[in-house]
Amino acid sequence: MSLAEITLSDRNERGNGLIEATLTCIAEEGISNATVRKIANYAGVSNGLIRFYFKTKDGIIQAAYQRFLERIFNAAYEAMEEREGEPVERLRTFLGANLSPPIVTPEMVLLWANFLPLTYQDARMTEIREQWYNMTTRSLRELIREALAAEQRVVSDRELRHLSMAINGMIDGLWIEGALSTDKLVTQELREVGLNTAAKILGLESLSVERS
Amino acid sequence: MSLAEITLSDRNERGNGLIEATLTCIAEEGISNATVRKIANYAGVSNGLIRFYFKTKDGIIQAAYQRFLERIFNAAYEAMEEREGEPVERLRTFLGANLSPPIVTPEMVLLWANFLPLTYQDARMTEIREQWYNMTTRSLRELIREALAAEQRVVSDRELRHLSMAINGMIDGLWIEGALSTDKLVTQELREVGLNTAAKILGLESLSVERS
DNA sequence: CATAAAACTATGCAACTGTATAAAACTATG
DNA sequence: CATAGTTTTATACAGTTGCATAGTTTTATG
Repeated sequence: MSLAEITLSDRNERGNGLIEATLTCIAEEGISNATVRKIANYAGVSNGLIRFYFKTKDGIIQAAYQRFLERIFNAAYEAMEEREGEPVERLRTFLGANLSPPIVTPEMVLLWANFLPLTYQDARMTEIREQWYNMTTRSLRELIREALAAEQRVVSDRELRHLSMAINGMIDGLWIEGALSTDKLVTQELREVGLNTAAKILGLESLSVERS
Repeated sequence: MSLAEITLSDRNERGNGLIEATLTCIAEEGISNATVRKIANYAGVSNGLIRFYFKTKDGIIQAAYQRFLERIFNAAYEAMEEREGEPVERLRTFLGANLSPPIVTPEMVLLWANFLPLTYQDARMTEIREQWYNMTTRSLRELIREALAAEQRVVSDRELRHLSMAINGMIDGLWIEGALSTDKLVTQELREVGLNTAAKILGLESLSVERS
């Protein structure tokens, strides 16, 4: 490892810490209370240091948003990729991951809600949201197409788009409902309801979960 | 009309204006930028006047949140109530209203996202959210129960809860997806996708929409 | 019209905001 | 060890924040 890499690594480590501190601060205190001084406190450094790693406050917020969306997407995508060659299993894994921790937690939904309004005020934030939204949508559509094809079903582009919209919407809705609900039944049965409903929407009996 | 009522009405009118100004300000500039001075500007009054109608800034934010949730619920509920005695039609109307303007607009979703984090920091905001969430959930569950009963189908409490969760989640998810999407196809086909999917979930062919 | 209450404005204050900058501490290298 | 570069702190600044308060205008009533 060259020296240049070491300092780069140190630099990234501190930068990472600041980004994580930003996410924690926003989740716990809300974006309105996430000031540079509070973020610095969470990271255990003086407030001036933030400017050494990020040019502006907007900069660190954007970096934190990117990290947040990346983490959600990867959690589902990596779980899915482990299943090779079994289209229905891949879809089931992808949906299941989106309906379980660490994606389904109050912290995640809070972060999502705190960031969302910024994507209407800051062009860079809009770009970041659209980038990851497109990746998720495309992945889901492809998974559905392949799962249906595995059962010898071919659907039109229009129908595929509608199915994808419905499933995507239901996943997002259950994600929010589950994370916000104080009712433990809701969070426990979330995965079951989501998979069974997806099975009904797609007409894929093989996707659904047996009752316990 | 007695004088007491006139002054009360005037007072409410100004209070209304301030609440509306708060909602507009939050939707356009985000909760972080919704200061008492900006809100006063939107309402066309001096900043000091807000304190005459609301004890604290939290107070006017809470009042605005209440108004916001009330408006969403009423838009769907009143549309539904017009259909008497036809359970499936009532359900269809309720779902359709939740998938159309004025509920499905970027402004509404933005307001929702801006308020949500506050319900984790302010106990009163939590109460307000839970109050309206319970009303919506109960209404939807009852509508589903009656629509199924009209087709001679009786479901267990557990099954009804699951169906309600799934439909509610899908509606919320499509609501967000539709309002945030810049793709016009999405917003146009939202209602159709939502109703057809609800039909699939409930197994109620009579709920679905014919293709145009 | 007089006058008291209600509605509204103007201004001030301490605390806090993002940012700039200079000084300090630390680290690697000759 | 010296010294140049990097990382970190401390402090200062102008602008903004929620809130308080005193004063002004408007409105209702005898």
